[in-house]
Amino acid sequence: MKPCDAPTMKDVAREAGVSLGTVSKVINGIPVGEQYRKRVEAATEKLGYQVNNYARGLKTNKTYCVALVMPSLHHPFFAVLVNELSEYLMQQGYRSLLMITNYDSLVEKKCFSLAQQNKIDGIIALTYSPDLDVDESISVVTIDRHISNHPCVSSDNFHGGELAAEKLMELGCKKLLFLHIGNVIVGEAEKRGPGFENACRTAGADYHSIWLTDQDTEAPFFRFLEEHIHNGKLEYDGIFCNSDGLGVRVCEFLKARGIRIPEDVQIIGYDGIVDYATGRYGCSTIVQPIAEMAQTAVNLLLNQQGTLAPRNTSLAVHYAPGGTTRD
Amino acid sequence: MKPCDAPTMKDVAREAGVSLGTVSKVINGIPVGEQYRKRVEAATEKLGYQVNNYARGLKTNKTYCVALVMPSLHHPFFAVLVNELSEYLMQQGYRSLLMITNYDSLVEKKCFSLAQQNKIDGIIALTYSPDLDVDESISVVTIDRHISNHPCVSSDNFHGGELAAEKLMELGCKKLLFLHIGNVIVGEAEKRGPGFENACRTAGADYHSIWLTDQDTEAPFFRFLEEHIHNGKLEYDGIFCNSDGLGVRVCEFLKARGIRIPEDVQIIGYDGIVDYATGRYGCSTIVQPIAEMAQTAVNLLLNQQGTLAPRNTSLAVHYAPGGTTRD
DNA sequence: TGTGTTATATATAACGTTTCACGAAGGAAA
DNA sequence: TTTCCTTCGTGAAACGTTATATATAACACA
Repeated sequence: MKPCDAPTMKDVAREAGVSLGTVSKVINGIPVGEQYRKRVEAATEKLGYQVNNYARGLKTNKTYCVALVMPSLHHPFFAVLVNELSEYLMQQGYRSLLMITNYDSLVEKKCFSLAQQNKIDGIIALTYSPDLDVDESISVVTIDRHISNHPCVSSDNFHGGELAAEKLMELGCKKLLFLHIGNVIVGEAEKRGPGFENACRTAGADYHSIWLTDQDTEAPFFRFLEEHIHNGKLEYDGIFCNSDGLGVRVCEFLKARGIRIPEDVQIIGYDGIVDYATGRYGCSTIVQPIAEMAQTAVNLLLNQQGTLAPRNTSLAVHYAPGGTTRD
Repeated sequence: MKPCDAPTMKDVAREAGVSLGTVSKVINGIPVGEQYRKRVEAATEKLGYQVNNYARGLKTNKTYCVALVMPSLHHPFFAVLVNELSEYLMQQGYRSLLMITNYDSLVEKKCFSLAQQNKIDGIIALTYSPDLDVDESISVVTIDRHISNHPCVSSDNFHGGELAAEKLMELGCKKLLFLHIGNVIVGEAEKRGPGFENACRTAGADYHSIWLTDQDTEAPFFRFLEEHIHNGKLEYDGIFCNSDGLGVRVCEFLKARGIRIPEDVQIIGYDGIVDYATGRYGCSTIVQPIAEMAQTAVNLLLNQQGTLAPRNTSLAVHYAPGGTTRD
């Protein structure tokens, strides 16, 4: 690290032969006499002056900085989410402080405390701690999970589940299976299952659900599938997985056992993850509007005054075929 | 956004009945009389005091903040890189300011200026502007590309190319093909080709190279391949692609034309991108040590005093089979 | 007991901004 | 002219820290 002493407003003021207050006004776009403004602008240009955001933040208590607390960027959903959040924040004149928690409760808590210490203007978080509790003096918007009474943004998981069931039935599936592996904490994403089951019941369809938490491995899924293959045919002909990753793995598992996808079994996942290499979905899927979720979260955070924000905002999802269904 | 007035050092001092300086010492771990320290700690705890990093940064001119300037997080290489950078920085007590440039020169320049305005302690950047020029008063470490005289971290691209060629030959390939599509700017990654060609020449092997820039589409590659398929057989039996993504696409293209991978043609990519769903490589590949690159970049940045840092640091790569070669 | 020497807490001056009260300058109305 | 407004630049105080100089207490030694 090198020392880095930039010119200050005082230098600009001296150079331009005006007072500090005048320079401040010019910098902040407050109207000021023509000849003064010109002199200040010239001096600013000449010295290469740049505002010191630390001094400004100290004085105004406004830092134009938002902390993004995320579990990991190894998963494309999080990576794209952070990408969209950061880009949109920048467009709105905000900076983003990235904090990776690695799914660790302790780190999550540390991040929240660190964020406050940095006097950020707000936090957008996707967390895994069951007991995270952040008082309302600080602005927080969460994604997919609830923390205290802070507003939460998610896709319409319940309807996403319904959509998957309806689509499978529409495509001719008679015996449906729902596979869920996820957070021990019940968040918005855990409504996919109820949505799916609801649609099945409404239609009077034959279905079965298996729920696992991320404490478990996925082995029970595959054991179940194995047990329900008779004479090279799976007993179920439509499967809804609560993530695209799981969808792809289930697909691979069945193919390896000679079951044809989508001829024998149709599979729908959830998320809408696009493969970086092929540009395609890994499986047919319910697509979450990631960019829209990011923008909604940012807007909610930035316009949050008092306690007007709704505790929950869920955005429309849509179905997209990805080769594992017969459409 | 809500107002957020936290307790200040003055409050702690009053509560503890000591002076400001004493509180400062306790906060910064400077030895202080036992009973004083206890009183201050009690007061800190009671009021829930947290240091204001903006005030501290203003005074010390040290912000413990590093800007990460990256093109996008849609590509897993960048996403994982940012993940590792951010985690390691946090471990070292630094925060990371994420800036997404979307491969746009203008945005890249804006990010550099913004970063300085935020008085960050340094910048880690992966950029695409040909004319980016950052004076040396600010600490910068780049990845894969050179900016002015700032140190650059990359994987050993030249040797990676050699490795790919050697591996293909070792696996019995007689007629090799190298496909490159990349940056118009010549960065470290552009040494993969020369490495590959060098190994081919050394071994006296038959090879052909095609170079495209990212101004082009990949169409010429596929046209070339098409033209060299005769009677369902490709004229080449070993292909090195300068990225895993390209490797996967070439693989798909050939398979669609009835050519068997790896029986008829063997393919090696570059990067070592692990698919999030399967946990496997998309193709056989030269693996870049992303975590190590991240840590090296951070260490270089944080220990940068004067101009000791080497202009280039390249880290060892290794080959990993991924199903598109006969090993 | 007085002096010199540490040790350690306090008071104060920065750091680079913004903001606000003040006053000077320039018109307009009488 | 004089008076009163209005406009607009100036100077100083403040934001929450750290760092430096100063003051105070404590102790040892002659």
